[in-house]
Amino acid sequence: MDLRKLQVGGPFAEYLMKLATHKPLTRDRVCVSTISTTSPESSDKSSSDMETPSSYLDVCQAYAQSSSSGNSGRHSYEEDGSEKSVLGETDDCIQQINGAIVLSLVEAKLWYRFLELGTEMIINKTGRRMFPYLEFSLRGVDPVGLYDVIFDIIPASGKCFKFLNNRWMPIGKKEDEFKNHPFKHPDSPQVGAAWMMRKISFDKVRLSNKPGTGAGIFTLHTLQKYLVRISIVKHERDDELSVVEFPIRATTFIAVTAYNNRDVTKLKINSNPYSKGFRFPIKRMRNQSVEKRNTPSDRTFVNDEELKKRSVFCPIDHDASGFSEGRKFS
DNA sequence: TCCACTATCACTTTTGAAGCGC
DNA sequence: AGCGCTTCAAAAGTGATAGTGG
Repeated sequence: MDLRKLQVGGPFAEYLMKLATHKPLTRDRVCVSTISTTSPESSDKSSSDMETPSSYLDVCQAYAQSSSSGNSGRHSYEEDGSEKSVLGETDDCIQQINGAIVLSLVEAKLWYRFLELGTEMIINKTGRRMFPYLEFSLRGVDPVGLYDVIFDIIPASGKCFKFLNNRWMPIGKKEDEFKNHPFKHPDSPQVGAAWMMRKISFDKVRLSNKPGTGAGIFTLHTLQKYLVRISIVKHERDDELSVVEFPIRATTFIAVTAYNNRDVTKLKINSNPYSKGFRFPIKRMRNQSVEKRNTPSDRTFVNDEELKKRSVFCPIDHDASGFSEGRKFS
């Protein structure tokens, strides 16, 4: 996104203009870690790993290998429709450690599990929250420097997509993007030490398909591919801004108004606490069918086996539910 | 006829006010 | 009066589904 083109009023406009003339840091100082930091224990381990680059890289590689070997269906599509490996060439498991600003994505495993299936995010008129939402920890910034953390959603492809034969296929050129304002974390600005002391969460961000919505609501086109970009903005002494951008490929998703891939639906139900009501559909559907039977127009008996067939439910996948461990919700 | 989209439903979790005891 | 804890209702969030409209 060209920040110079944003038409925003007020002080934030000036800020964005200043952002557009930032001093970019070199690429080799950027590092996105997708090591999952779901629990205090793993978080501690992750940070210690960062101080020893070789073991940190080992963890990245081990995870990449274990994930790809465990599921042969791991793939995504290039714009020409050809398949490519996601983890094999991911830029999220990066090389530079010493002196780097490191962004560690929380729930990276869950994000990759969705990515493997083809992440879908529901968008609607009023704005739907993202799940998984973006949460990360930050290391390697100047402890006394003043920083802003900015959330943005950018196009991940020049194509629009269609769900065919249980796969997302590129079918045509994407539409022009809506003008979305980058969303500054409410705690900005803060010194680097404060940012590094805690997890940084954007759980309140919403996705909409109607333009003209409020702050923190991003208007997207359905059936187009996007990804999240985090910008770390440093306020320099001479009133300039320097920016490090983290496009996070693990967050790549397709915006939809209703889910297309039933595997994605099942994974959302099993990992999102708000969807717990859908984990035991027999009870739920029995209640519904009882209500229906009480109406004179429908007295058809529905047994449990029939309910199972009708439902997208499968018994809770222990592997998938395991990702929820350590979440603040669980 | 197809399919993207919307409104509504039942369900769970979160939130915050009220009440209570110390 | 102030604090901490519990309770409970309202609000918010979820996917499913039937209906609508282009």
